[in-house]
Parts: sequence; structure tokens; C-alpha cells
Amino acid sequence: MVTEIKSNFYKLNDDKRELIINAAIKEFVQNGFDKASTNEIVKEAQISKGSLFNYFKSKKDLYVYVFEYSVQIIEQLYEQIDLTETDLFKRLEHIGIQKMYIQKKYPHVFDFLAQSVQEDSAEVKEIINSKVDAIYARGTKIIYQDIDYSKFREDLDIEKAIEILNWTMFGFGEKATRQINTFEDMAEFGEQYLKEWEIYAEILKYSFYKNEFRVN
Amino acid sequence: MVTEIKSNFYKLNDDKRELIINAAIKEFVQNGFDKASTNEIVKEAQISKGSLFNYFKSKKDLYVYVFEYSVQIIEQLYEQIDLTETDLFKRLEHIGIQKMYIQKKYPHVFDFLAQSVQEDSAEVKEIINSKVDAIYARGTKIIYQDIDYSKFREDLDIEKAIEILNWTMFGFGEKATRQINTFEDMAEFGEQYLKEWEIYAEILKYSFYKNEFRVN
DNA sequence: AATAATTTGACCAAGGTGGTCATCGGTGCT
DNA sequence: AGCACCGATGACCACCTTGGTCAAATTATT
Repeated sequence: MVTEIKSNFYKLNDDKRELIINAAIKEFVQNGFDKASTNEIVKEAQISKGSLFNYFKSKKDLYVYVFEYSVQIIEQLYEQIDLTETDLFKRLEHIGIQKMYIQKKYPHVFDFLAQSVQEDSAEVKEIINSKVDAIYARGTKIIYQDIDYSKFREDLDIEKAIEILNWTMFGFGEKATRQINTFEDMAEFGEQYLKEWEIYAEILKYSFYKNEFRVN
Repeated sequence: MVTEIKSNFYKLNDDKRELIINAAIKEFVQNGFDKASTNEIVKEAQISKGSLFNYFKSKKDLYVYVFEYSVQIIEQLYEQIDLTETDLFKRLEHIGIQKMYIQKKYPHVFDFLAQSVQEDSAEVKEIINSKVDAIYARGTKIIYQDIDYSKFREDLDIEKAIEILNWTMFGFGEKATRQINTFEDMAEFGEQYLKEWEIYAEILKYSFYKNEFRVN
């Protein structure tokens, strides 16, 4: 086995484990592997230095664990995709909501995986590159599988349209993330989120879809 | 005067000065003020430590100089905006090209100013916050001044449409920046850039504009 | 009360930090 | 050639942070 985690980390209760994971992710995404400080991580996670190195035998081990944990989260996101939904907007809408829920629990997972690709520390690079590429390839394959492209206007450059859609979702997602913590009720936020997104979606559908498919 | 730069930095030839400025910007944007290493900067700029501290009396001085230099570049970008062009797409297109030219010369200025806002080092924070907000406020004011909004569809949420446009431009700009150095001829790149952007613009115009204004 | 399991933080050697300054090398003048 | 000038250099400094350790303290279990 490549990564060996001492069993005592699993014995921790969920809250504390997530606190540590999030503290580590935050520090790694902010500073990269080399410059990430274990001192900062333990401070943020409110545990002692000794404990961290009891749970993980080295900084590298911690990184690898947190990385693989993040990968798992994405994988689970993929599993949830409903392949019977053939409308691109509806499918992406659903994924977007799931992402929001994940970001509520793990605020920097997506940033972490995005940043991990350009991690230049030789110590962790190989572990990353082999996985991340595969993950993203699988992701885009699943996400766009069985989509009904016949709804799109004939003279539309669909690839570019999808790029626009992605950039818009990303921008909107960022904006929403900034507001996420002003809501105490996550269900209420989800509702608000969906309602606002629909307006953006409608604008794009107007251009992407044939007339008869514009309104859902 | 708040920032006093020893005159010998001005005496340097343009190439070297830009090399130093870019090296500093790169390091600051990658690591923030506190963690930015002057050792890394001198290595990247191919000058000695002594020289750097001959040109600037401290790391803070260097930061402030580079920051104000970046602000100037943005200001100049604003000056160039042609206010007689009332078509939003045409105006943004023009700004986009200018930005590309700037990014060729100073690859990280925009990232630097974007990152500077969330700089948490108390030492430089106050210098930043007072300026950046003003800059962006002035920017959006100029950019959207005298735009002919009558071209837009009546039932369109113009504010949201402009957000989509911005996110799309940002996404496309990033994509283009990644390709910018594969072109040796900047003029050729500009042409290619414009041609590709037009396709994206056309997709959005289809949704934003009334029928009669779609094709330029 | 006794034992086992966890957590703690002072401590370490190693390495990096911003900044200094005696020395160097080149250029131009006499 | 000899001299004076000046920008460039990098070894050097005191200080700080680093990843990781471990004896001692605390808590949990018997």
C-alpha cells in the first residue's frame, strides 16, 4: 500500500476529522505542498503538533491522504449523476447544486484538486498527475454522456456554447459560494440559488436552443 | 512622498527594469507579500541581492512600487477606451485586445492587482485597499459609459447578461493567455484571437440583442 | 486504583529570511 | 599607466520558521 495511515485518525469523530481535513486542504491550496506549514494546519484545526504527526507520519502522508480523500468526493459526485436526464441544462443544474452542498462541507476541495495539478513539488507530483487527468477525463465523459444535442440550434458551434456555459456556471458558482455562509438554512440557499441560476440559464438557452425548447 | 525610490532604478535600461518588475510581480502574486522571497526575485530577475536593495530600500518599498506601477498600467488601459464606440461588444472586444497586449509584456499584472485586494499582510494592506476599490469603480464606470443599451432585447435581464459576458470574456481570456506564447508574431495572434472571439460574441449576441442588431 | 491510550507543546537541527557592506570590475579621464 | 568613480556582487548576519520527536501530562478504560 502506498499510503499508510495510522488507524487512530479514523477513530476521531467526524467533526474533528473534517476540521483537520479542511484545515489541511486550506493550507495546501493557499501555499502549495512545499510552503504549506504544518504549524498553521494544527493551529487552524485546533489540535497539537504531536497529534497531527500521530495521525499522519509525515507532511507528505497528510497531503496524499487529503488528496485521495478529495478525489473520492469528486468520484461520488459523478456517481450521483442521473444519466436518464438528457437535457444539458437540467443535468448541469443538478451537478451545480451537488457541488454547492459539497462546498458547504469542504470549502476548498475543488480549488485543491485544481491547484494540485500544477503542484511543482517533486515529492507529490507523480501521485497527482496520474490521477487528476483520469478524473477529469472521466468527469467530462460522464457529464456529457447521453445529452440530447438535437435541442441545440443547427448553426450553433456547440463546443463553444458549452464553453460559455461552463464559464458562466463557474462564475455564478463563485459568486454563490461567496454568499453561501450568509444563509443559515442550506435548503433555503439551495432554493434561492436555483431560482437565480434559472435566469442565467434562460438567457443562454435563448441562444443555444431551438425556439421550441427554450422554456422548460 | 510616501514611496521614495532611489534614482538608480530609473537609470536601468527598459529590458532590465521590466525583468525586475515582472520577477517581483510573479513572486508576489504566487506567494503574497509576506511569503514572497527576495531571493527568488533576484534569481528570476538575474540580478544580485545587493542590487535589488540598492534599487529599493526594502521589500515593502519594492511591493509598493510594483503595485503603483501596475495601477498605472490599468489607468492607461482606461484612458485608451474609445467612448464614441457605443456597442458593448465592440468596446469590450477592444479592451480585451489591449489587455492581451499588456499581458504579453507584463504576464501577471492583472492577477497581481486581483490578488493584492486580499493581501493580508498588515504592512501593505492599507496602501492597497484605498486604491484598488477606486480603480475598479472607475473602471466599471468608464467601461459601461455611453453604451447603447437599446440594442438589447426588451425582456432581457441586462445586468445578468453582462455578468455572463464578463465571465465568458474572462474564461476566453485565460484560454487565450495560455496560448499566447506559442505565437511568435503578436499581430498574428491578435488576428486569430479576434476571429475566435467573434464566434463566442455572436453566440451571446444572439441572445442579448434584438434580431436586427445581431450581425455586426 | 491501576493501566492503557491519546494528546500535548517544548524542543531540535536544518534551512530560509530580509537586509548589509566590504570588495570587485569596468569605464572614462588625466 | 595610474587614478577616481560607481554600480554590481555575494558572502555574511541575526533572526525566524520549518517538519518532526518524545517525555510528560491528560483522559479513557478496566
